[in-house]
Amino acid sequence: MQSDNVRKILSQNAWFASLPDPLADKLLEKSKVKVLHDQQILHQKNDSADGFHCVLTGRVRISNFTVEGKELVLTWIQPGNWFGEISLIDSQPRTHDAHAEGSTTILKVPTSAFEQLFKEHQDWSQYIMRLLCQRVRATFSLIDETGCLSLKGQLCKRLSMMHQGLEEQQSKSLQIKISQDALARLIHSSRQTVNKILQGLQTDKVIVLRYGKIIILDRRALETLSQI
Amino acid sequence: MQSDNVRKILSQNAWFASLPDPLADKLLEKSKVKVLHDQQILHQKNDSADGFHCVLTGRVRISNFTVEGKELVLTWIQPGNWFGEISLIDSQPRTHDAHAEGSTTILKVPTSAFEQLFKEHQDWSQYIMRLLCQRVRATFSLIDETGCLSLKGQLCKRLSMMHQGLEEQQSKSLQIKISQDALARLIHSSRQTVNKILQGLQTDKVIVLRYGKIIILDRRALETLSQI
DNA sequence: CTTAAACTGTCGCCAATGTGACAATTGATA
DNA sequence: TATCAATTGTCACATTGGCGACAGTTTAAG
Repeated sequence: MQSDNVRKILSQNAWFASLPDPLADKLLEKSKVKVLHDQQILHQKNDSADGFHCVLTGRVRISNFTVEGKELVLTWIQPGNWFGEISLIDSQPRTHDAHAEGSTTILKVPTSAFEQLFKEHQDWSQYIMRLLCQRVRATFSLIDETGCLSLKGQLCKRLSMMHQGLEEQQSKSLQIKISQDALARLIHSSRQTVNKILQGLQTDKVIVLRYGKIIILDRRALETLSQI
Repeated sequence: MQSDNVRKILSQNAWFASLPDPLADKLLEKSKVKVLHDQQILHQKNDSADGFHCVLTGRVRISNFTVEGKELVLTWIQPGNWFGEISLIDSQPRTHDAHAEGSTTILKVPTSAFEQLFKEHQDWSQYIMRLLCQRVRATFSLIDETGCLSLKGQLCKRLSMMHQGLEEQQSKSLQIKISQDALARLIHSSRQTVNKILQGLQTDKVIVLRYGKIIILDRRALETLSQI
């Protein structure tokens, strides 16, 4: 992948864009582009940390498995977003599995380079703290959602968020590529229940259902429904 | 409260204990002890940050309300534990309500003193990053629990954790002071369901139920049941 | 074009759980 | 001691949502 192209993707992310140029340059200096095939495992829960990552193309699924072997998806990481800093900072194992979805490219900053930044750039820790705060807040709001919202509310919230993610990437199409089965794993529900809710949303002309994807018609309605 | 006494409580917390002495001294230098009466509000969701806090005696309930006015408890903060750093770092509003439970004393480090530490002690940010990582991991495991465990499993996990918390404080009694109603708000369930589960645990001689409190008989059993 | 795999739409059954109701018990306090 | 609020124990009822089943549809690969 072209270096210019990489920069373009990275700069669409608010956190990366906030980094001073010298810091951004240093972060990328030792980084490498890595290509992952569909369903390739980047790391698994309890692995030791091996780097700080950013999705460039495709997406990465962050998930865990229950004792019964059911996969629960925490989130999907879209291009431009960084992840994996926790294990690097506290030297503890990974908290989740990370799988590539579709043909995916990531940027990998090795552990040594990541640690070097703390020594060479005094303000690096400030930016890492910001990233950690984002992580905590995102996780808190996830807990709020699962506790406060109905399944319909959770589903609308997630669709709305994914739609927003697409807009930020300036993708022309407003369709979300995801199966109903995957959506069910995201909100800890069943495919059948998700289907019933989606049917209702389609009837209300909020979305249109297609094979393996969902087209958003009315984002505002989704946001309103995200409070139920 | 005696300064010696405060130090004793603080040093039982692993994070605080890891701070180098000069840093710990500086942190406490501008701090003030504050007494809160039962149910007093320390701060509410969306308030702007006013300090970094540590519970000394009593406990602080961290919670949010649903649109219907139902309270969902994220956690109770026990003596020795610090909280409230997120808003100080990212200058965003509070994520939750914080209420005192019973007569409670807290230590309050003012915002200015907290920010001063970053300037005067280069390694302060390192310890704050550790604290943030703890927060993220604790929140992730909360999500795992609610997603992977049955209500009985969640309840056993929580009881086990609270029991552990009491042991760390070297409290002699192994009874947890909490109403079944409060437990229900903790695991997003109803009082009646919680009662039924607790009755079952009592029959199995894992716990004993008393008015407003629960006595743990078999911690091991609780931990085993925490995986269901 | 053929075929297989993945995905969707839909039904019925059933277990889990929320809710209202009400009596009994306990603890704090005047 | 008397009183009252908080807490617990228990029931019946309604609702939600998980799950198996199966047919139909779409896509991709040969």
